[in-house]
Amino acid sequence: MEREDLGALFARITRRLIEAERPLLEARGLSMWGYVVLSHLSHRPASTQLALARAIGYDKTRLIGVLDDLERDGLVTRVPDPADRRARIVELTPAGRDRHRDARDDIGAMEDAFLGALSDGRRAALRRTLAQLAAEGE
Amino acid sequence: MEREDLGALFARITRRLIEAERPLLEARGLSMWGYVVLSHLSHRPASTQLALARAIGYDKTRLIGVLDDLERDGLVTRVPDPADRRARIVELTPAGRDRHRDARDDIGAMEDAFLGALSDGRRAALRRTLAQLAAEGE
DNA sequence: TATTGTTATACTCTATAACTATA
DNA sequence: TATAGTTATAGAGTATAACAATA
Repeated sequence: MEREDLGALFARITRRLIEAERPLLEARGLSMWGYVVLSHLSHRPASTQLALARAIGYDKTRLIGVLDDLERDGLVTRVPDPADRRARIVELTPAGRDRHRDARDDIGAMEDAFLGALSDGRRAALRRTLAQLAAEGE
Repeated sequence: MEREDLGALFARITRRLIEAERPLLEARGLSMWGYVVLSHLSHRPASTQLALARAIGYDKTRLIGVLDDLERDGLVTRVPDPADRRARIVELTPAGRDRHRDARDDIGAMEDAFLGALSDGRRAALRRTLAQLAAEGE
């Protein structure tokens, strides 16, 4: 039996998901990485830029432009850490929290449609397995 | 309950798989897309360049460099189609078939390790679900 | 001397258009 | 007029090094 590469399967599905997300985020005025930043801050309220970059697996120099955009749009604030004046603490504003919730809801609805053909049991099994595989790498 | 984005989960796992594949392919002298081309030709023996590009979801202009490399290394041949002299038919050479088999075996072993913690039942369920999700988009 | 945030530069990938030879 | 393969060019994304401020 011909077993298809796991990597090819994952890559194809990831590409489809990203393509489906892009217009939803664009309609909310968010870039992909901007959304990732808001998501991370939504359940871990404040973080230095370096810690944030490491947590989301992104480069610290590229994160700067993303934060510039988010700050300009009033979705996050950067305030100097009193304990270490080199560091700047990134925090969600109320507007940032709202924007993230709206985008997340849009994406959640898209994901439900994406998984359309799967039973509830298979959806749950998939999420469990994915969470386990994603967690192992840390 | 906080449900993590499906897209983020898939993207993280895909990145890990690709990072694990890269050194294996490099050791076999193959690029990622070179391997994808060999894989496709291994179960669909011959194809025009345009059909190949569409089948693997890649751009026809970028495919050219990939085929140049594979041809230079003696892994594929490009012969003009007698029925349509604009088109060139891409075919695996015996060396190409061997190279693909070796790389595929390396990758298969890596994937088994990657899925290490999962039971046989959960592996099978995952593959079934992934195949279904990947197929829907076509 | 090392670290945080930043800027600058070079490099790689990707997208697009244009060209040739056939149809 | 359209299509298969190719080439060239411009743009986006990425990696790296260097800098100022602070530890």
